[in-house]
Amino acid sequence: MLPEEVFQLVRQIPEGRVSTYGAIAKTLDKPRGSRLVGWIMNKAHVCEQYVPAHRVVNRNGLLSGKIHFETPTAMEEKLAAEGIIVIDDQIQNFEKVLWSDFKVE
DNA sequence: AGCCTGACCTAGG
DNA sequence: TCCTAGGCCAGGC
Repeated sequence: MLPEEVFQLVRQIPEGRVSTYGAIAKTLDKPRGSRLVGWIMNKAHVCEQYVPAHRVVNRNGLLSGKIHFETPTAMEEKLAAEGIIVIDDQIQNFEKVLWSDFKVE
């Protein structure tokens, strides 16, 4: 469960799709370690490479991490720019935009 | 050197 | 069905 592993998986999420902390944790063989994924995401902005942190939400499709962005609306706006509709911090058609076909290293 | 705390999730009562 | 507790593990105090 290293930050690089998490970031690499997050980078696999295509534009216009989202994934969950739990799916990432599961991919890293830590099905119960989703909390750590969120914790690691805290320093995603320190990473040299681009990490599309806005494409990671909780398992309900709720933008639980929006408060950690530069502005309160940054996450929602980035998602909207990729065609994902967000209403009241909730992703619409969540099942359709959900993506978890992670490639295991 | 402990204790506390997370961008969470699941199971059990 | 709602609510509680426990697991994950590194970093801050």
